[in-house]
Parts: sequence; C-alpha cells; structure tokens
Amino acid sequence: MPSSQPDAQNPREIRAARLQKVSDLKQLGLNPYAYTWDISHQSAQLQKQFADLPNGEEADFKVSIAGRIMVRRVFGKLAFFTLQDETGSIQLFLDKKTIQAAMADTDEQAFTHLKQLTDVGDFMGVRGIIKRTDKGELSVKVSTYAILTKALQPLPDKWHGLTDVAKRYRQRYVDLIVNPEVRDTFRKRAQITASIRRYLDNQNFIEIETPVLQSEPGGADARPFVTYHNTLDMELYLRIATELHLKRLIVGGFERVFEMGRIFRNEGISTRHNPEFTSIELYQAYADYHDMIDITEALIVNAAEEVLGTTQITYQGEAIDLSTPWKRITMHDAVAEKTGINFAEFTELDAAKAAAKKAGLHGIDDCPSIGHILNEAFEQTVETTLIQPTFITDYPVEISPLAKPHRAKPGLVERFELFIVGRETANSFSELTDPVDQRQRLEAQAEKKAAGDLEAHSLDEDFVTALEYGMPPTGGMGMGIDRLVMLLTDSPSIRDVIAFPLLKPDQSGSD
RNA sequence: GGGUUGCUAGCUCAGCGGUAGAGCACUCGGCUUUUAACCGAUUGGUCCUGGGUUCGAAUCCCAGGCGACCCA
Repeated sequence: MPSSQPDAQNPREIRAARLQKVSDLKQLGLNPYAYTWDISHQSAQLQKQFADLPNGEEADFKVSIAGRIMVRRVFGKLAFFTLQDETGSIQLFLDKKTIQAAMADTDEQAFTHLKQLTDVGDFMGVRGIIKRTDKGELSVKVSTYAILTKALQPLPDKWHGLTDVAKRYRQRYVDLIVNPEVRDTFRKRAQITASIRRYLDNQNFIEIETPVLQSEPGGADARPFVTYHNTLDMELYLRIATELHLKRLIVGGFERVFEMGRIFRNEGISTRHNPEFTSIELYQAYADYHDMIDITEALIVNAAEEVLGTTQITYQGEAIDLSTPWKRITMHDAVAEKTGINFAEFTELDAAKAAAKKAGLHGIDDCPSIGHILNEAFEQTVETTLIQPTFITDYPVEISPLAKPHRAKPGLVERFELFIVGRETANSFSELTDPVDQRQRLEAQAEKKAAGDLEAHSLDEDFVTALEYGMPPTGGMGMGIDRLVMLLTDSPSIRDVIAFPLLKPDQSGSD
C-alpha cells in the first residue's frame, strides 16, 4: 500500500501531494515517467468508427490508447475518466472487477491505486474494449492501465478554463491543454503554410533560405533589431525583409524563388503587430505585377479552399467573399472616391497640401512630396474601409524605392498592395531592374536616414552591384502570413496565431 | 506616446473604509452508469508592488509593474 497522502493544506502542497504520489508509484514498482505506450487508435477515429454503437452495448473490439486525464468522476467501485489526445477525447469506463481481474498479476490493488494515485492532468495509457454506456457516452472499458506521466501542477478550472489573456500567452502549453480551439488554430496555421508551399512547388518555385543576420538591413521601411557578433567584433542586424537577397538569386539565374520565414522589426506591439512575424516573399522572372495579382489571388483562395473548404468566410462577424477576381482600383482613384480630390492633377506641393488640409487630413505638413500626401490621404480615408479583398494599384514612386516606374503613368510605379478587412495583407511590384535608377533611389533614402529617419532604407552596395550584372524583368510579392492566418482562422489578435508571442517579462509578482 | 480599464485562493469571480468570501480544483469519508457527477467534512490568501491618508485600507490617494481595449 502507498503511504498516506500529506494533506493538501494549501496550493503549494498540491504539488507536494503529487510528488508523494510519484514516490508511492515508484515504491509499487511502477514508473511514473514511462517510456512508451503502443497506440492502436486515437479518440477521434474511435468516435467516428463507433458512432452508431447503441447505448449500453459493448463492441468486441480491442483498443490501446493514451492521453491526458481531463476529468475524473470516481465512485466507490466505478470511475469515469475523460482522456484527451491530440484528436479529441474519449471516456474511460473503469470498473473495479474488470481491472482487478485483468491486472491481478502485476498489481492486485490496481483499482484502488487508480483512485488514489491518478490526478487530472496525468498522462495515462489504457487497453480495453469499446463500449457505449447506458447514458450514451462512447467509452473504452478498461482492463489494464498505466500512468505514463505524473503531472505535478494542477490544471485550470475545468468549467471556466483559462481566460486570463496574459497567462494564456505566457503559458501557452496550458492554453493548448485546456482550450481545444487554440490547438485547432495552430493546426490550421500549419495547413495554410503547407498549402502555400505546395502551390508554389507545383508552380516550380523553389524555396531558398537567406540570411537573418545582416550587416546592412534592407528591403523595407522599418527599424531593425541590432545584435553583435563576438569574434567578428561587429554589429549585425536581424533582417527586416528577404527581398534583396531573393532578388540576388534571380540575378544568379533562378527564375522562381521564394522564402517563407521569420522577419524582425523593432516596432510597436499591437493586436496586428508582433516584433517577429512570418512573411513570404516570392519572385518570378519574366513576370510583372499583373502576374503577381494572379498568383496572390491563387495562393489565398487555394489556402482557403484547402483548409476551410470555402471562399466564403467570416471575420469577426463580417462576411468576407474571397471568390475571384478581387476588386482592383488605383490609389489615385480610391483616394478621389473618398476625398473628392484627384491628386494626380497637382504639380505644386503646396497646392496639394492645401487641398489635403482642406479635406480634413492631418499630418500633412511633414509630407515631403505629393506622393507622400497621396499615401497619407489613402491611409487616413481609404485603408480601413477596404473590407472585401481589394488590390490598390499604382503607387507614388516616392514611397516605393524598389519598384519599377509605371510604364504609362509618370511619377507612379507598378505596385499593388492587397487589403482585406482593412489591413495590408500583401505588397507587390514589378521589380526595379535599372541599377542606376536603383542607386539614385537608395541614395535618396540613405540621405533621409542620415537626416534621422529611422525607417528609411539604407544603401546596400552589393545589391546594386548585383543589379549591374543584370536582373531579368521580375515580379515580386510579399505577404504577411500571420495576418492571413488571422483572417482564415477568425482570430482577432496576431497573438492568437503566434504560438509564443513576445511579452514583457512578468514582474507582477502574481505568480 | 495619450485615454479608459483590470490585477483578490491553483482556476473563474464577488467583496469597494470595520474579523478575507463563493463555485470549481485539492485533501478526507461515502457511493458500480457519470457527463461541470452527487452527498458530507476539512483546507487553502504577500487582496500585483512600494509609499501615503485614516483609529482602521483589498477598498481612498500617489508612484511603479504586468495586461486588455480605444486613439495617434
């Protein structure tokens, strides 16, 4: 017999009581941290296979399953446990007679030990037959069992669960244990990224990994994280985009490349921003931004159909229709619709500023060009209204230093951004391939940076040199994977789709 | 960065100037068809932290910490 349990006088002693059970198990010759368990089935499979088994009937069907004990209902000589595995859960029907008969050789007190030594949270392996109880719950009628892993920490309230948002993110493992829909979100995330890779693989794109540690971060307007290499004695930056290296690969002769990976931007944290997030960038030689529109639609529609089985989705109560083609409108037209101002008609900066201010826009005084004013106007009046998927096309050259000049519209570039539920979801251009133009634009950015603009691009000399070797006409597209996953999983915060989002260290002392 | 708001038992919460509470969980007893099992008993606290006001502070005030929401 196990020694008597210490009383769980306070929460700290819950752990002590469970450690005592670990010790008791060892004394009985049972390993509280087992090595393996032969799994014949998972719970969802059994629930499906025996959906028609009538109440009160046993099936002559042997199974061996394992999982975590989520609920215990213990009677004198009978117990019901709910066992949870990755696929779902199934009830265990544990009666004294069956268990003590089956386990007489190894543990003559097997049922008593089951009652005394198991807790909610423990992992358990069982063998038995399938049975549906009189009350209609599909169960495994257990003949033999083993405790596979003893849990020392109690799980949150079985009814209210874990709702403290900070605690859910800090202890995601607990969140995953008690909130099945969280597991589902991350399963869908994996399916979405797999779907994207499969699609691109079928289109003969290859994925090439480019450096995270860089001596000069480029490819986006963003502040980088700074780190340090000891033996080289130099500062390095974490990448803010994969663009410039992927384009070097196009120069090198790959015609379809992409990378899906982690990007780091030293910016604020919000429900839509995490300092590290996942982007995909793809580049296709001999293609332009029109081709990128097609591939952007295809990637997202394909993911929605494969993961959700539909292109009609709901995001936070709003119906979103992903069926193609999606709306396309130029930035000038979109702004004109909302403000009545056609900024394409202006040639004088001051006149454009006056018109913008008259229209009630703010932050206009700091704009160094008409293109910047147009962008401000867009962000202030149009962006959040783009609920259904919309491609905004033909951006000002001043805010697009890596895009090719528009073939027909002076002052603009061949660029689009995709907006869904008011959020920028993808960004694409016909890539700038003229090395002289590229150098001038990056030099202008470098001047802004020198003047204190922390988000301005810097001049990557080697990238410009690469362009001098010649880059074929190329279409490129970048997409925020986290935002796409938010959309397709109806998640309100980016933290819901990142398993371990960045949080400040907990110094509240409440733990 | 600004505004609003939250932090009390392992979990979910109540208490809002006068002895720190409930449900669940934990521990003990009972129970062979439960489903948030039930019945009975016991137990569990740095009321986020630090100052202040007060005879007296979880409660009021100030500062800080960690979140949430809204705004820029």
